[in-house]
Amino acid sequence: MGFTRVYNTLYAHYGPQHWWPGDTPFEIMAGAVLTQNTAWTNVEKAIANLKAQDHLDPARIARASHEQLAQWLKPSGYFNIKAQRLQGFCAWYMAQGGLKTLSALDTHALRHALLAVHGIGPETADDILLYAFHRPVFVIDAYTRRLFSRLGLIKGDEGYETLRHTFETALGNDSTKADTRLFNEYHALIVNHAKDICRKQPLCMRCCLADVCPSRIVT
DNA sequence: ACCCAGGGTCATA
DNA sequence: TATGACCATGGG
Repeated sequence: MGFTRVYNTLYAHYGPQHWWPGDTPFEIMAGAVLTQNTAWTNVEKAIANLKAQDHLDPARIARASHEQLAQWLKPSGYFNIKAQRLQGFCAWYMAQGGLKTLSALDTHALRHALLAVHGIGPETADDILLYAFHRPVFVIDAYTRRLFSRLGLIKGDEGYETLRHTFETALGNDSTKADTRLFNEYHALIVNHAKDICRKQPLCMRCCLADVCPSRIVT
């Protein structure tokens, strides 16, 4: 199976990634919202601001003023939108009863609940499910579409749920803990790989996936 | 001076 | 269903 071979190749080349960058489940959730269409280096600055203000906390974010929060989030871009989304998420998070209550939900129910929050789409929800709640869901992002369509393993314009199902059934057996570990590493490896390679040159012979790619186009 | 980055929502046809 | 506009900063 091609999907497994790509994983083995990436893992052999980069090793374990120990993702998500973030110390607590809530930091991971906040990071997932802030990194929407945004470079992670910018998100780090915003999270550093929240930490410096002792505000990396759902209750405190929920009751901060929009202007204040937007100012702290400024480096992450879209700061007005993200202040709104993060605050809305925190309000929901508190209303639900926090981490403990949410952890009691099964994966399907939790995913459905996350998607109902304004500003949480499929990828952000799956980031949170996989990296904050350790649930076996495969995250589909722009890197995944680009890489695997160029490897010839997918078309690239499939719907999100279609692709998620494709990866999960190709890689997972029965939604076990082992799947969570695999999906966790795999998504991290894809992102790492995307950063590592040259974006401007579509033909990259030095890439670690050069042998896997039939057309040798691996960016 | 461009181009892009670990998306999502909303308006239109 | 399927495009397009919009959000906005920082690094290459």
